Amino acid sequence: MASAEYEAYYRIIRLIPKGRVMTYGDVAIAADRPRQARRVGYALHALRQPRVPWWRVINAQGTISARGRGDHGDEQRFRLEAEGVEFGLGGVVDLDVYRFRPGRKKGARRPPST
DNA sequence: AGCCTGACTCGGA
DNA sequence: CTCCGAGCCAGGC
Repeated sequence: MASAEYEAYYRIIRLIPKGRVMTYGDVAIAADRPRQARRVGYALHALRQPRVPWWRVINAQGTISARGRGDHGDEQRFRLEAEGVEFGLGGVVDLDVYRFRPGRKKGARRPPST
């Protein structure tokens, strides 16, 4: 397996509830590895465990990061929309609404229903 | 050992 | 809004 470091990131990602998202930087911080956002992306790049909801991890801009090689971005967006996450123009997610913060009862406001 | 790369982020121009 | 530079650090060659 990649390493205990990657496991730490996966562990955090598995805590993200359905219909919520976390940024790479947030995952890094939650995994006690501040400023390791890039490692998080790399860990997901090498991800082989299907139990990790990788699609709930997006970048700090609220958009889906492209992989450079045949982007599965469409699948990621589809999965998130299926969980109730709304995308604005340009495929931007409102982080103030959907961002999940471990250890916090409610890190987000109520999702829009209109 | 060194050099380059990357599902990132932030601040400044 | 866009573009640019720097910080970060494990992995591959």
